[in-house]
Amino acid sequence: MGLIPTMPDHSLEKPAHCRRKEARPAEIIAAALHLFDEKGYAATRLDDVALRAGVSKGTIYLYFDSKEALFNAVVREGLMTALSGWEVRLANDAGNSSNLLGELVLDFSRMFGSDQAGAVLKLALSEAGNFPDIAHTYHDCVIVPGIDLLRKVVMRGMARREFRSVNPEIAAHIILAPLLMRVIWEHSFSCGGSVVPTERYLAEYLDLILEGLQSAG
Amino acid sequence: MGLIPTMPDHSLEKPAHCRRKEARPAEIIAAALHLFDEKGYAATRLDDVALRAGVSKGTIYLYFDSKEALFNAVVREGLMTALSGWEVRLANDAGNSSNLLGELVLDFSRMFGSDQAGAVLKLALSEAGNFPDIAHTYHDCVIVPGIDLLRKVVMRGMARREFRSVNPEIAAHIILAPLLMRVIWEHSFSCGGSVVPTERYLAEYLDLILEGLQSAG
DNA sequence: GATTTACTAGACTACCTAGTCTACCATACT
DNA sequence: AGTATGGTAGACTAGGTAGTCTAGTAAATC
Repeated sequence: MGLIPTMPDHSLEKPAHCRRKEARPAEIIAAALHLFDEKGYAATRLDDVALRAGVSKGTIYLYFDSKEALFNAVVREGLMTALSGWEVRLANDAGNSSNLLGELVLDFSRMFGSDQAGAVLKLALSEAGNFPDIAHTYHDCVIVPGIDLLRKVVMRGMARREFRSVNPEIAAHIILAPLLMRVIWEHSFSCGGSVVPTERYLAEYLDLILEGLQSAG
Repeated sequence: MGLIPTMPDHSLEKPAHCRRKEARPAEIIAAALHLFDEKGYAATRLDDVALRAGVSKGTIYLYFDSKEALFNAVVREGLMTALSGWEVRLANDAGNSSNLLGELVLDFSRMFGSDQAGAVLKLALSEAGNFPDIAHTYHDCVIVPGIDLLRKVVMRGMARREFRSVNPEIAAHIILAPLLMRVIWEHSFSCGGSVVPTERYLAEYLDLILEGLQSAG
């Protein structure tokens, strides 16, 4: 057990024994995410996760130490830093701030529109009481950078006199809220069908926000 | 058992045997709400609810048939219809729509600021997957009327040329979102202390929204 | 093609919690 | 004060799930 395999030999780059299914952990995480999102952490049975992932419960423990470890993996997987490109863009882009804000909002929407990021948001909020560390991490890695980006765009707009004078921090919160709320919505009351389509919602939303921000003129 | 007590006699208004502690059910519900909110339905132990309510587990079953029945009671208790007065007010009030919207928003904020309504909102959202009926009820009894009220104020403002032309339904959603989001926030990431105080938040928020809605001029 | 070995499945255990049951207690009426 | 009666507590049971263990399986090398 754990001994050196007989003659590793010419194994320069290829390990002698490579795992057959590299995809397994990701599949398990995806299944877990779906169920955690739907039923919550405590109400999700590992057997069901296994079933949905097409493996058996024992296999889960091959890759994850415990249910909690799996949960951690699920959330950390979903902590996308996909918006990192925006920092440089903000520094270089010469276009007008309304468009910039519009595109940023669209990017947020796309990001949270993906099943994963949306589900993780709902999870982080729902389970914050039971997993304060995770809530903290999520807050620091997703919410804070998101707010930051929005605030910077607002400040840029103010500096260029494209936006009137508002409190950028609060404005950022208020701009973000409808986006997050919509995501939470879809992960809670999703069954109801009479939802306004995303595109129209975003357009109206941007219109409302921008008219509020733009300098009169 | 269940027989008529010996000689009800002069019991005209006072029942012969009144329960000593009318307050118990409410105390249990309050304790349950707190824990459900904090830990979620599945992770909340009835023993803990009993402990917090200052009773023992057996007593809970005196008043509620099951954990789920208790959960139902908790949510239904929190389905406040406190905003019913607004319908008449909307019909009669002659004041300007911006102020009206401001007061309505303030009322929402006060309502959700009470521990109970805020916790129930979070509960309804978090547990929607496990209790679709409750989610539905909450949606129909709280969200829909709330959106309706907002939409009516927006439409009133548009009719009176105080607001520019927007989609009232979507506007209502967008107006409501930051309010709800803030509530959810406080019930999830509440530990962090650097939150903007409610009053300033509301003021900035109203300013932003109203500037977006008001006709130029 | 045989052998080794990483990997998988599903039965098994230990623990935890919803819900029950019975002996006990405090109040209200006489 | 005594008694009847509804209310209370905490041990108990049953059921279900996280986590373990062992026998089996399919890939990789020789």
